[in-house]
Amino acid sequence: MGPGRRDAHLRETVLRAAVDILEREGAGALSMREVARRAGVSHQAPYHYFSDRASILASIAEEGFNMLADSFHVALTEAGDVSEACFTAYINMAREHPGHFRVMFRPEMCAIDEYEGSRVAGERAFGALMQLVRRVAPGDISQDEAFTWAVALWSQAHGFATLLLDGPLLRKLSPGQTVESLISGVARLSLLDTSGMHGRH
Amino acid sequence: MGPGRRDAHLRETVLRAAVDILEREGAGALSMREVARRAGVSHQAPYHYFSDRASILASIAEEGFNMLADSFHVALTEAGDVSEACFTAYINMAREHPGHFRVMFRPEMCAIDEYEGSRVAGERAFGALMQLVRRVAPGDISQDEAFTWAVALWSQAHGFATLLLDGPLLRKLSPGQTVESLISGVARLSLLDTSGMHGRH
DNA sequence: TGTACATCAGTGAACGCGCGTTCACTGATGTAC
DNA sequence: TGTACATCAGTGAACGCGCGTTCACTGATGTAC
Repeated sequence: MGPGRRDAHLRETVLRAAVDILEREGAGALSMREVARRAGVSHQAPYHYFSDRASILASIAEEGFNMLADSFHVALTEAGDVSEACFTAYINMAREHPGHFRVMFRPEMCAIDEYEGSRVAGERAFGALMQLVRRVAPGDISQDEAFTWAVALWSQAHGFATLLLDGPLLRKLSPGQTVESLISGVARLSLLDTSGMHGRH
Repeated sequence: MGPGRRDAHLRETVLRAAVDILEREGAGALSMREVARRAGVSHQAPYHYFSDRASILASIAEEGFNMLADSFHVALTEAGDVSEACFTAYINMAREHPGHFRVMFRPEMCAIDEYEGSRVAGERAFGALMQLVRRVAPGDISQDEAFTWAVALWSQAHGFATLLLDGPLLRKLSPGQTVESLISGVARLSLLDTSGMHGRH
């Protein structure tokens, strides 16, 4: 590969290399030079597409939020319990794309809000969650109540996904238990009891 | 301060400096040299107490798990809803000691299990959670069911605490809503419906 | 159609910085005799 | 009680490394005339 204008998908190659680093070694190992090394280019090449490390991470977060929003929209159209489908979608997203998932929720890695793309994608995913709440909850709740409701659902899925990825759960599994059985068990327990919702206010 | 044997609480000073860095700048800014600088000693001094960065973080995680276990034990003796008390204890711990909290659940920061002290403290905190489950749940559930139950409770509190610390929630609060009102709202929604527990299996 | 110039997508050498780590040293305290 | 030695808790200079960043350069492509 010589210099000059080429296929110009180096941007994509850099992003794949960065995700690979995030999944294998973690964010600490992700530097502009390391990313360039894995992409097979000079250490200066990535600067043509990304001003710094944070903007690479922001692009990955954007991808992640869009994947999550897409999964939510699919879950919303499915038959059966939509809130369980969304819970499962969230957990699957975290397990299948751990590199993306971590970047999405770690402000010290990259300030998502400072990048138009990742901020908008994040709002898109949260919008899908609010749609779910409006679907599941009684129609006459206030905006603040719907928000609280959404946060509760989000917390459940997010906490479980985080604990699953970061490891403390897996080490505590008894020999007979599989990850899948734990996931479905928690999914069943975690669903809010919508019938009792008003009684709790 | 000259050389020689002194009060020998440099270990403590180093830990306080490290927590201070974690809370202000985050883990990325925590190096052995930075910690020494803040503690007001030579860059070699901390090595007398900590072999490396990871062992400082493990000590902080140990402190954190012990604080959490202590809070749980207090919550368990309180009158009223013990599971709500534990949820609140978890959130308070995270808000009051964000530096400790983050270290406790980030394997890429420090492998907790490789340090006797932090591993034991972590098990102590989880033990308190299992005690809570045994108190709240019907007496005839299996060990695996109790574990699933504990993970569900843990996920709720952990997810909310994480989202609260890492920021995405606060930016979405409507002007009229306070953090405290959101916390109590979610706490109420997140409590599992113990009466329906068996019906869900 | 040819020429001249701008731009784009890189390369590769060089720099200063903070880091972890090694090493020789210092001076106060504890201990054996 | 005095002396000799070990240990403990540091200091401070020196090193090599990977990093971000600056800079001069290269060669293919696009565009004006």
